[in-house]
Amino acid sequence: MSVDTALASELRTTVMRLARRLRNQRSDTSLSLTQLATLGTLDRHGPLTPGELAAHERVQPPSMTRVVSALEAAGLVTRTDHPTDGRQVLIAVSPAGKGLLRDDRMRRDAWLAQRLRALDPADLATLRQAAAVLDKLAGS
Amino acid sequence: MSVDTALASELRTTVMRLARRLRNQRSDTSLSLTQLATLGTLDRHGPLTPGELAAHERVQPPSMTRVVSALEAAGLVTRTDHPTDGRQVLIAVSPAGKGLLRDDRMRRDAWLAQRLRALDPADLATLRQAAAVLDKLAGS
DNA sequence: TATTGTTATACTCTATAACTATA
DNA sequence: TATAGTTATAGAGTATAACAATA
Repeated sequence: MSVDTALASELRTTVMRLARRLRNQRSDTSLSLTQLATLGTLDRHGPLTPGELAAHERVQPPSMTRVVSALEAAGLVTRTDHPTDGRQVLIAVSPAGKGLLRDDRMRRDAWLAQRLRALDPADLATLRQAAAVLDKLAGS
Repeated sequence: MSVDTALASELRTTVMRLARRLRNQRSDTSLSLTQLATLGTLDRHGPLTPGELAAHERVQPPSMTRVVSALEAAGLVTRTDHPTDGRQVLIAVSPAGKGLLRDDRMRRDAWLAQRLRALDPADLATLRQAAAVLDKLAGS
């Protein structure tokens, strides 16, 4: 087994375990993971059509119809007609949606920040360097 | 925002993204995530009863009954009577189940190892140090 | 009577197929 | 005729409630 493979194995186990812990810190359990992810995508990309959202979340259009309906009923997104194409609609995050996302992120970051405080300065420095490398690893 | 909170936010995003990529490298799509996780738990802990498995996977007993039935039908686990308590049964990973888990891990590690090869030596050194720190972060 | 596991049934989420409205 | 979105319907997966067997 090459050195890279050993490192890959260790990283994989650790990253998956950490991700599971982070996921369980979800603040609002009334939203499904897909609904939460859709809300986050809208927040990052700005208004999108249901079709674009479905492609982004790797979900079929009818499923996205239901996700958007649920988010709209909860007042977390708004729906407006497309300016030039009457077939399309644009979905955008409402102020309430932004608030929910902010609460959710704060809660998860707080959990992680608390655990970071238990580390010594050398470990923290290592993590600061590693964050950029991990980003390369995950990207594209 | 304290320095720790900024780092927490960056790490959270990166770790979740990497985890999503790793999860999608799942080799056998015929098994659900719960089924795969249950198989992994049995492999790590040794034989367990359905009740213990349900508690471990945070699933209700009837759901675990179905998971175990599916795994048994696929030949991935075996079911034996408990030696002293006639109510209980013990579920264990079969050789075929161990093979599937090995294939699955190899595939995911291979994907990650391939991406690791694209990094320069300094980045690799950083990751090697960070792996241990991330482990502390995820642990317990 | 308490506990372990299973069966019966219902709900949520997502999928495919068919339909409506607009380009 | 093609495209965007929705409605109709079906299939996983998991939950609660009721049941059977054993301690």
